[in-house]
Amino acid sequence: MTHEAPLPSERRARLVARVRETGSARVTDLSRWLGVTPVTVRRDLALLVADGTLEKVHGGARIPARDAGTSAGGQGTGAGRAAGAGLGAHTVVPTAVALPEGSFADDAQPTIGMVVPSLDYYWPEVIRGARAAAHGWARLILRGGSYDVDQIRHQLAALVGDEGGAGVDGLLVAPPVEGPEATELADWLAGLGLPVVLMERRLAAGPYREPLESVATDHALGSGTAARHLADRGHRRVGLVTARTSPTSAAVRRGFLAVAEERGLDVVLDRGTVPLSDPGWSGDAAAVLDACAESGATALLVHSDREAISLVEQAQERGVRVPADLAVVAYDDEVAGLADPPLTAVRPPKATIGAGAVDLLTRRLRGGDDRPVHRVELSPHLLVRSST
Amino acid sequence: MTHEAPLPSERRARLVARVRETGSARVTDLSRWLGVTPVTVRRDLALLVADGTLEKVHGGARIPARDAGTSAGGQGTGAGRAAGAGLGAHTVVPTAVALPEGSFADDAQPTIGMVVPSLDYYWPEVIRGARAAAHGWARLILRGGSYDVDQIRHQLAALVGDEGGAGVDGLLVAPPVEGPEATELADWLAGLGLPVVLMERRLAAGPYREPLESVATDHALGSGTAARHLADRGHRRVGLVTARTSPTSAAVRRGFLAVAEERGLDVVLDRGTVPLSDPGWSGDAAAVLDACAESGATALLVHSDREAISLVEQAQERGVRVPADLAVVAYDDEVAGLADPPLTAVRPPKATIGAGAVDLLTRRLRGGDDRPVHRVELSPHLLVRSST
DNA sequence: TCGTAGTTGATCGGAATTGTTCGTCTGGAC
DNA sequence: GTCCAGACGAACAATTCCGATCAACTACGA
Repeated sequence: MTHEAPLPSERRARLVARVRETGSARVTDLSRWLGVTPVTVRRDLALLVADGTLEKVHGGARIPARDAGTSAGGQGTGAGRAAGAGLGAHTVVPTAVALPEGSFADDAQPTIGMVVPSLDYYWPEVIRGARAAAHGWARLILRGGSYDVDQIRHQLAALVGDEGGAGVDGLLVAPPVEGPEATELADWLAGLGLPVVLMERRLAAGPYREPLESVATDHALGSGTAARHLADRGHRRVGLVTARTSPTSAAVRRGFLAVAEERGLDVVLDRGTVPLSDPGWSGDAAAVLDACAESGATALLVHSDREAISLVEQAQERGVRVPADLAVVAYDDEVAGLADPPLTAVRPPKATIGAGAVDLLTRRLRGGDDRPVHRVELSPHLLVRSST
Repeated sequence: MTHEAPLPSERRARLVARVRETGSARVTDLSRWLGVTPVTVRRDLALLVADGTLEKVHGGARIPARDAGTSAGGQGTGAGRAAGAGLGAHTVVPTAVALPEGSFADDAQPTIGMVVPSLDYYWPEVIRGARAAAHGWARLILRGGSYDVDQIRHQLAALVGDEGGAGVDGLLVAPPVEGPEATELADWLAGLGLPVVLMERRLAAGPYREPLESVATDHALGSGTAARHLADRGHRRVGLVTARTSPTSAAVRRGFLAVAEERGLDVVLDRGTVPLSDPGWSGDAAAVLDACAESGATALLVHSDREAISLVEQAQERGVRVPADLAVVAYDDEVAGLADPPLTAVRPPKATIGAGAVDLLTRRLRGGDDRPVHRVELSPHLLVRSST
């Protein structure tokens, strides 16, 4: 984490982004999140309210309702209005109809179990989105941090609570998709009798291979957009570097190669690497750069922005200028914007993945079994920065 | 860190959403669900009643009876909102004239334009779903009844109101997808600057071929399920009858053929027909039955249940027993259940298509432009009746 | 080194919100 | 018609939030 205090303008931007994420946020949460006192948050809010970016309510702020009337805006929740002592007399409904008993029986908010493969990379933002969406609608219990099938299964079983466990009402899962154990796990999930929503995964289960409910990014679309971007910039010889262990790299490759063919690009390099954390990374990176020099590639799509940053560093040490000699697009946007130069990156809508999964699950919890299986596909976004 | 209580205004918005979902809700249920005491819920309700957003009854609250149905005031939006803004601030309105004050509830309802190719077939149920979902959230204006590109474009232009038209805030469309005009129409839609959601269609637009937002049935999945069903019943020689003019028949064919190959079925008949309304239908039907007899097909998937019913009738007149001699699965389920025998049918989730499209559109209208493009895929459902 | 402008934090009185307790009232069962 | 569980409303208490004022800190330039 960064200990240095960000610039006020930066802080305000983050504040707005945070509020936008959920539509509203409380002052206390914002202050804790930003690491400043509530007073400062309120001052920021006052500024943002003044220029119309936000709207203040007691306890926090919210996105202003989209309205055209400029004069009407502002005068908020009238303080005195609520004290309508004389109001009660008028609001009595003359024909007092009572509601039927037990029109719907709902207990407290449902509990949702969430299992993700990593708590360090990619998923924190998904979790944030899920938490924001669940906020006030459901309780979220998180387990995670493993790519191991057995451990995931163990975590799921604990959440489901076969024998006096947590007893969640539904599950959000990002299970492995490769191999026979993955199929078995999918069948197990489908047979639980609980609503399940997959995140960033697509799986079918059961004898009829019916798809499970899911929310996932169209990674092929994202990498294809990156390829189009490179083609538009005039690159003809391009390369592709993907993380060998990532379940999404297949889609990234597919989209990139498809568009490359469509646009007549020469893919002179197509290589899988170990992740940055692996000791073998620097060797892989060097090999990639060697291959670039040899093949005359002028642009790369690098899966995972951390690897992209490292690659750019090593390239610069070799005297390869970015983007003049080698353009780089990062796939994923965790830290790409902080590199030097800031990297053009494809940003998957991670927070929306989490929020959408919670949304799907709560609707299913409420909506019953007539509801058809929903699969939601989200488009990633290309952020053009200085590395292309 | 206590319970992360949501903002009061947020809580009230959820309360309204909750009441809207079922039309009414009880105070005790709401209080349990929101995790606050009943008195707080009552205070919230009092505020909302003062706004005219809700109506109070003994035991709970409900949506006030809507005044002035959607049909009457096509574009009363602007005028009504302006008047309301000036009025609501200090004047207590005793009777529930819906004048939301722009605090948290959705203020002026957006207007949604909806254009469907047919008002007789398939789409009425989609429209029903859309209308139900829009109820209380948005005004729905419907145009439809044509498969002609120029006329559709004309209808869209009228809704968008280039020159003083209806001026809708967003569009739900089921445009044609074949041919150069279709591409042009897609580009035009994407360039409108209005949120657009496709129904039962998938299209990409713009130089980067970015997909538009859509809600669509996975017809290939449905026909594949039908094929699995037939295979499970022991059929080995099967046939496929699709409507030649339907934009969905391609997907139906694809799914059926894929599963047929996977399961080792012989597709001994694969034929497109004219629709039932066409004078050439009876000839097509006879030809299909001839081909069945000749090829030894024991089961058929017939696209559109009306055609399936007619085909079953003609088969029975020939002495072919259904399902003993010939099993029939209808693709689509408008009237399949009313046939004799009731037909096994694949039912696309039509109402959910409409509801999902409205949902996506209203969320985009509220959510802004940061929201990534959503594409929703729905699974159809196989209803096993007596024809297989 | 000093002064100035801008920003952040601390403190406190007042206001808003929520929960609790109590007595009253409604709607439906008998 | 009578009765009762549950809903309603009012008053009070506890908590939290807001806004204003003052103090402390940093950045920048003379």
